[in-house]
Amino acid sequence: MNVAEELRYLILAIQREGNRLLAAELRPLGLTPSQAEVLRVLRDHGPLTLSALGGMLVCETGNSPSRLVDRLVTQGLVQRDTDPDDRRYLALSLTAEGKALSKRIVAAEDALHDAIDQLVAGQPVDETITTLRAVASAFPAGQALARRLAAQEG
Amino acid sequence: MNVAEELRYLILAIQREGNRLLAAELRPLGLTPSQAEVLRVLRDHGPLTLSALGGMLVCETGNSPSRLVDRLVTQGLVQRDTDPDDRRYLALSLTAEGKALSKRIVAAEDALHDAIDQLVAGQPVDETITTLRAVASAFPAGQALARRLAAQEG
DNA sequence: ACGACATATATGTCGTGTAATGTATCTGCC
DNA sequence: GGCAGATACATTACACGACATATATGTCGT
Repeated sequence: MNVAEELRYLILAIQREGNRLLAAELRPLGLTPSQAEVLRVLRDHGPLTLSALGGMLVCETGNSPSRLVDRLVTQGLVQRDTDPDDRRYLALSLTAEGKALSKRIVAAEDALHDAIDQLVAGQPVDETITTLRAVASAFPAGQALARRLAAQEG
Repeated sequence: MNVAEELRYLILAIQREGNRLLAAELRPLGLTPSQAEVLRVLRDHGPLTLSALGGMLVCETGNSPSRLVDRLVTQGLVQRDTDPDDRRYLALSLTAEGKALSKRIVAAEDALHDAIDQLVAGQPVDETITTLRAVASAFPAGQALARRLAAQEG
C-alpha cells in the first residue's frame, strides 16, 4: 500500500470515527453533525441565503442544502424568510431557540476537540495541518473552510 | 478556530472531495467507492465471512455490510455461499466477473492516488502519516486498516 | 409586453452510514 | 433431548451526500 492510499484510508477512518463521536455528543440535543454545522455557520455569519450557506458548509459540498435547512426549520431552530426585493433568495437566520441550542453545540464540539487534542498530543500537528491545508485548498470544500476562517477574522 | 477544530474540518473536507473524485473514476464501472472497497478486500483476503469482511472495511464501520454485499451479489460480482458446517456463516468471494472488475478498480484508484501525490508533493507527508496513524489507531476503523496492512505483509 | 435566458431554490432518486431490532443457527447446561 | 443464551446475519428506519432534473423568479433584448 503506497503513501497516497494509506493517506486516503486514514482520512476516511478518522472522519468516520470523529463523526460518530460528534454524533453521540449531539444526540441528546436532537441534532446531527451536519445540522450542527448549519447552526454554527448561521450563528457566526448572520443571515445568509441558501447558496451562501452552502458555500460555507464543508458538509454537503456543491449542493443547495435545502433539505438540511428544512429539518431545522421544522424543528423551529432556523427561520426561513423570503427576500422581498428578490423573491428567489432566502434569508436564513437562527430563531431564539436556535441561538440557545448553538451554545450547547459548542460544548459538544469542545468535548470532541478535547478528545482530538489528547490523541494528537506529542505528534507533529503543525506539519500535519500544513499538509492537509495544501490538499484541502485544491477543492471547494476546503475553500468553504477558508471562507469561514477569513470571515471569522474580519 | 482552534487546532482540533481545523483538523476536524480539514479531514471532513478532504474525505468528501476525495470520495467524489473516486466516485467519478468508478462511475464508468458502475461501482461506488464502498463497493470497490469490498471487491478489493475480497480479492486480497480471499473468502471471508460477512463479519470478517466488515472488520476489514473502513467504510461502513460497525455494521454487518449486508446491504453493500447484496448489491454486489445482484450485480454478479460477489458469490455468497453458506458455510455447510455452521449455517450462520457466509463465505463471500469474487466471481470471475468480480475479479475482472477489480483490475479496473485498481486503475481507478491509481488515478486518485496520482492526484493525491501531486497535491502533497513538497509537504511533510511522513509527519502527517505519523499523526494520522496515531489518531486512527484509537478507533475500530483505524484498526480495520491496520488489519488489512498486516494481512498484506503476511 | 413578450419571450429567451439566467439564477435561486426545490424535488426525485440512489446508495450509503448508523443505530435499533428481528430472525436463524449454534452451544452449553440440565 | 430440550431450553437459555450466545452468535451471525438480516431488516428497518432515519438522515445524509451526490447527482440530475424541475420549478419559481428575475433580467434583458426586442
